[in-house]
Amino acid sequence: MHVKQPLRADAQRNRARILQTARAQIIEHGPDVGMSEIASAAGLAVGTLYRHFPTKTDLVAAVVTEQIERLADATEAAWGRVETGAPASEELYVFLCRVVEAAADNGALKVAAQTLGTGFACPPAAVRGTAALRKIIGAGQGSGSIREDLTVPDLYLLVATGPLDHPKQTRERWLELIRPCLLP
Amino acid sequence: MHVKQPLRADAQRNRARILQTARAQIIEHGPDVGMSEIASAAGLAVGTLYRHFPTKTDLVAAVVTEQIERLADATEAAWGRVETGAPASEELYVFLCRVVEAAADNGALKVAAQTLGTGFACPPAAVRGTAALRKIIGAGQGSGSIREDLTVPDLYLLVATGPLDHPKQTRERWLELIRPCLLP
Amino acid sequence: MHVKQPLRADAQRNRARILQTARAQIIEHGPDVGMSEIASAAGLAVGTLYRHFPTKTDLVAAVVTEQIERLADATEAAWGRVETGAPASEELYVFLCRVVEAAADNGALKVAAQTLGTGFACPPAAVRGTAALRKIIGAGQGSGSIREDLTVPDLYLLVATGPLDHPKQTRERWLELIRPCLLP
Amino acid sequence: MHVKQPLRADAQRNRARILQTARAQIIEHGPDVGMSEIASAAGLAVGTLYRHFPTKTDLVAAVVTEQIERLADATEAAWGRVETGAPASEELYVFLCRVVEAAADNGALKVAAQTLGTGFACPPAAVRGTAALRKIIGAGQGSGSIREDLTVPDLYLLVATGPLDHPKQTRERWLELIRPCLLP
DNA sequence: TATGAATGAGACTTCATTCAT
DNA sequence: AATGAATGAAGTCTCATTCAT
Repeated sequence: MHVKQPLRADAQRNRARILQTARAQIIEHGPDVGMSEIASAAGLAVGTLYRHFPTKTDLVAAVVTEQIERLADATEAAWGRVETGAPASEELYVFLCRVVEAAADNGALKVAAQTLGTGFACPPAAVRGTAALRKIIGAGQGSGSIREDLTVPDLYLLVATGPLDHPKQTRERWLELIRPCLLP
Repeated sequence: MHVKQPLRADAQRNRARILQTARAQIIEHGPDVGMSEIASAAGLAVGTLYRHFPTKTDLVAAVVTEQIERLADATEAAWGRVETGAPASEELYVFLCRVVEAAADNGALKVAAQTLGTGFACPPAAVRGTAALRKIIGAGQGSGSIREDLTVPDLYLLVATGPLDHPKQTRERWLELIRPCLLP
Repeated sequence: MHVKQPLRADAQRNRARILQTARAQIIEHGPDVGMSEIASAAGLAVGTLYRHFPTKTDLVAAVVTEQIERLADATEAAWGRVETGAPASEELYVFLCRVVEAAADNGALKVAAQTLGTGFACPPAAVRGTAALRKIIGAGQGSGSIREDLTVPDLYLLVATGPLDHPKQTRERWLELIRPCLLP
Repeated sequence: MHVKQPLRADAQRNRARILQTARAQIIEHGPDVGMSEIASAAGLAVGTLYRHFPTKTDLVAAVVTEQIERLADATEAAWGRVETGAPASEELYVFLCRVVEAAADNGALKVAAQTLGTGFACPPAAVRGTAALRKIIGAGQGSGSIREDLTVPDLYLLVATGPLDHPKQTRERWLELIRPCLLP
């Protein structure tokens, strides 16, 4: 049997570099960017990518996970504001807006957002965000400012179905349209 | 000038067969099926596909257009019911539900639905549907049962952003969530 | 056994129309123009082309033959002028210039010119031209103004190797360069 | 910036094999051979060809360039002989003869010769040859044995318009015909 | 362990020619 | 005799993945 060994130092460095470069490339060109593109942008060879990530899918998944972490950060910050008195309903809506806007210009976040709606990536990257979101929703429901039956997966679903590929004007109209979904 | 000549009988048969096969293939495998796939499924050679549709894009567009026609039919039927006393708000929602459900199992309709959201494919396939939809919305607004600022493009946007690739349970929840968007 | 029957009237008309259209198309787009292009430009179907010309090659050959006839006309005219006192050497050179210039803008004539050099199309289209050319050359040699060993095939060879696809300036330089080939 | 790294040993072998095979195939079948033809003749997959040459055009260009280098070698050799006393006029003519003869049996050299006439492929493969040629012509003009206004592009034009596709007898006659073009 | 060259199936499209109508 | 729809081989190029070095 094998205990999971800590990666060798240079291997760790490489993994980090791959992830960082892949993120940048996917943000810019979307998840259809070629593996060689990513490799050479990272100053590595494709073989090295494949050593760390057996499949392109795995690499993309890792990048997406990162983005979900970032979302978690944003959510926790929002919850922090709610705890300090900000209105939950407002924070929730603003969160939705920000994610949609950000994802529109960010191919990696776009995939992340869409993945969230799947319920797939929950453990463990989304756990923190989910918890924070649950608290915000709970607070809003407690104060009667958020729809009674709204759940965290509901919100993820809304994020995932946002018109991320449509022009700004369309995105804004969608956010306007969707607003009542959150309210009681 | 060129009067559109009626196609030869066998060519008509083949064109129909191509369209029908392409529809089936696109429904099942999405619009990325290969032309050869479609050709051999239709018992024809690729060249024949290209005789009828100069480009893969054109073939897909034809299939998508068919689907938009079907949508238009459904919409006009709904308007017919509203005219005979059915509640507009209800018909509108049911329409949304049906489209989402149908598109979920139908790669061709899926593309059609998403195309509608673009505003691109309007003429002439979507005109009928748009007109009917406008009447339904107008009726509902007249009777105060539909959100005052709702427009046809709004509805198309909702359709286009429906969770078409998600499991049935998710789709149903989304429809439930979205309901208040239509109401006053 | 079969005596070669005269073509039916409409078949003759069709053959003429095909030839005329093919000529126009080949002049404009070169001999790589598609059969369907020619067919539809002639208001006929490809099948009809193939009835008259078993092969694309045959059709092109027919067009080329026509052009060779035109060349023959030009040559006989030149000989006419020589007979009436024009200097043979000059007429010969001018003939060369004209053919090169004309062929540069005329895909059909271009092929014709190149074919001439082959010795292939001699009978019967080129016979007239060849005779006239022989007389011009003979006259020039008689008066000592044309290279003693120059023959008709030589001239065809020069025509065939003209820089027909090069820019005007290049063609003119080539004509200048080649001039001494004709002189004693 | 990118320093041109030495290719890996096996890649170098393959690149050489591709070039060699492509040359052979182009010599035999002309530049219209399929990439797959070349690939399988080289015992490789098409992808490998495309790794070394991003485009078919690039591969053909590489082969053609090789041929131009060979021409340059021949020209420099000729100039060497002129420097050691050989008559420039003779060397120039022999050069022309050799190129025409060689190109007639060599589809790759044929394209090379025709490319030269375009003035397109000058740098850097043709530079050497051009310089040597200029010296030969200059020498001949100095001694009064070569036409006063003859230039290097003129010679390339003659090479490019040689009857490369005609039978040997024709080519020889053409060379005979053309001889006076070089003389004063 | 890293490299990056090689793989090879598969995508779209064209066009001379055939043959059922 | 004419039509024009159908054929299908051939062509160029891409890219996730494998494996010899």
